[in-house]
Amino acid sequence: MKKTPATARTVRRGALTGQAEDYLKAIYEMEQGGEPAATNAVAALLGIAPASVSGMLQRLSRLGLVHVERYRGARLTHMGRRAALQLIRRHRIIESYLVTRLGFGWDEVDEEAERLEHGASTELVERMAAALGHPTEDPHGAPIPTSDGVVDERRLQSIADLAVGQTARVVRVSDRDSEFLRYLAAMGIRPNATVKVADRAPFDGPVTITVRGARHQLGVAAASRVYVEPVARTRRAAK
Amino acid sequence: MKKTPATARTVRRGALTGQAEDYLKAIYEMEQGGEPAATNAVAALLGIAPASVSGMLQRLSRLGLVHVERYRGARLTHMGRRAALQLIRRHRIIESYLVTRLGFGWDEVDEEAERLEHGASTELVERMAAALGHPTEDPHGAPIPTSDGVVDERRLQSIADLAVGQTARVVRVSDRDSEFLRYLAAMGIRPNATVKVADRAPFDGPVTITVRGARHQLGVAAASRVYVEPVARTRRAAK
DNA sequence: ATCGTATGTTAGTCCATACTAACTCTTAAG
DNA sequence: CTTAAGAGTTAGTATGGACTAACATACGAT
Ligand SMILES: [Mn+2]
Ligand SMILES: [Mn+2]
Ligand SMILES: [Mn+2]
Ligand SMILES: [Mn+2]
Repeated sequence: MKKTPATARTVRRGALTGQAEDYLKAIYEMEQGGEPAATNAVAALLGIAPASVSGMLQRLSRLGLVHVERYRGARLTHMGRRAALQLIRRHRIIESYLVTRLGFGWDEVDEEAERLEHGASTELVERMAAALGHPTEDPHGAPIPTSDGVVDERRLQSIADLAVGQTARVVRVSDRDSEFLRYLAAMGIRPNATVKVADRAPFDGPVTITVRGARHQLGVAAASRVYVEPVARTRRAAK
Repeated sequence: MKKTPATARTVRRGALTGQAEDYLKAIYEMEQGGEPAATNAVAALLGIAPASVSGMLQRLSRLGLVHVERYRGARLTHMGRRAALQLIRRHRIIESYLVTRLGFGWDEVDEEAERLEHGASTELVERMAAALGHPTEDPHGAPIPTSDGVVDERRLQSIADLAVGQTARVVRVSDRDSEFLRYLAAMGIRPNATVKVADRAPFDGPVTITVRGARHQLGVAAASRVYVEPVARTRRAAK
């Protein structure tokens, strides 16, 4: 007897404004921690007033893209998640294309992709992906969702989570702040680089790391934005 | 004593919405005939109601981008023309890039460029242009304005203007209707193709042309959308 | 010179999206 | 338990941009 109501499975591409799309993406990102996306957090991420977020959440809810629990936060619906993942796919493929084919620096592409992601057709994005050999990660190490919305969502540790003496492979870095990316690049921190924690000051103090033989001090804010995968210190020689 | 009022010379990029930019482009195009852009013509071109155009013209006028003569039409100001030409440059470079580097057909790119032109940064467009060797014409034969707004604005004849027996080189074709472009492609009509008028029915009837040895009948609507440069029929053998 | 039609504008409405100010919940400290 | 701070919402306003309906103008045909 329990009949599924006749709800649409997908939002028609183009039915959403660029603004609405960016909200969905922000909510998707905030939700990764398990908790629903908090109004103020979304507002801070998008640089708008909390009241504006309340308004948009109502609109997105009316469209069936989010579930809003009053005073609690928002979660994407199935449909909302699909739309968010499609947008994220567009964003990351565009970033990859700009870096690989047009010589942009990894610190310049987020901003550009942030605008192009709304105007680029699926056709264009798929052609870019094909031209690059269907990459699975963007220039910052972020996984690219497949066209049917599958993405590796495993939680990663950051350098701030490592113990002294641990060695780790950099998997991914936060890409929002281009100055931060230039700072990382100057130290050789990029996806696949190997970092070793040499020291940690107490009370959440700076972390001393070794990258390519050089030592660097990273503040907690920076360290927690570099995501890594600890490397088991094997004693056997390679192979 | 006549001091030039302190008017801005350029619109700050990003100060204009995509909508406003499209209006400027439409006005630029309509103005090419010498007459100011008529409200209804702009409305028809953009597919919106005339009343909406009246409204936008007032906004653009307030921004110093057009001169509006009530009940007469609109002309771009210096600043408006600059903005329009920059947009057109972006549009045409994007079209060229999509065709040359991503394998799009010439019938698919106008629509895509129509959206991307608003989000693409100058940096991106210049990188695309550089990657293509700074093309001077888009895939439809339209001239690409330089980054400082210089463009070849000479008026062209169309096939509908040719006399029987005349031979001409196709310079440019109208690119708005993708079905029309496929129709042309099927006949081999593209920039640089040679066409010869074999016959013309009276009273604005269809034109019979020869392209690559094959005869085709073109209605006036089609013939007047293919722009050509008559070729002087030289009798001497080539070189 | 008049007038009707095509062209254009104004008035009024709507929606998306932002803002500020003022109010209401929730929750952690005491 | 109470309560105040912080988080979130509502109300009211603004702007861009679109629409329809109603009104105004220009101009070619008579
Ligand atoms: Mn965006
Ligand atoms: Mn990225
Ligand atoms: Mn456009
Ligand atoms: Mn074109």
